[in-house]
Amino acid sequence: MSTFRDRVINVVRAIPPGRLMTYGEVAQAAGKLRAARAVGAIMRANKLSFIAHANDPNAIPCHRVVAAKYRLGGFNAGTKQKQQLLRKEGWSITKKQKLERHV
DNA sequence: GGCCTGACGCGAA
DNA sequence: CTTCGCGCCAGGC
Repeated sequence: MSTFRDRVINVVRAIPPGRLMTYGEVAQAAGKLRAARAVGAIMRANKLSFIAHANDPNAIPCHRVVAAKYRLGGFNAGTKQKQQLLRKEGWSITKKQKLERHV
C-alpha cells in the first residue's frame, strides 16, 4: 500500500537532472490533482535532502520541484541553495523568481 | 476524531 | 505586474 506521501517521493525521485516539475504536476502525477499544497508540506518534512546526499540514488532532488509558472518556490535549506543547485543544472532565475533555461 | 499549519494555485481587483 | 482572498489536502498534535 503506498500512501500519497510515498507516491510523491517516487515521482520526485524520478525527475531527471535539467527537468523541472511544479508542485501541481507532482500532485497530479501522484494521483491528487489539487494537492499541490500537501506536496509542499511533504517536501518540507523530507529529511533525506538532495544536498546532503547528492550521489545517493535514494536522495530526493526536491530542488527540481518548483511553484506554478516556474516561480522558484521554497526550500528547506534556503531558496539560495535551491537557486544554486538549479543553476548547475542549466537554469537561471530572474528578479521575479522566474526560472528560465540558460544557454 | 478535530483543529491548525503551510516549500501551493488561481481567479479577481 | 502586484496583492488579496479562498479553496485544497496531507501531516502533526
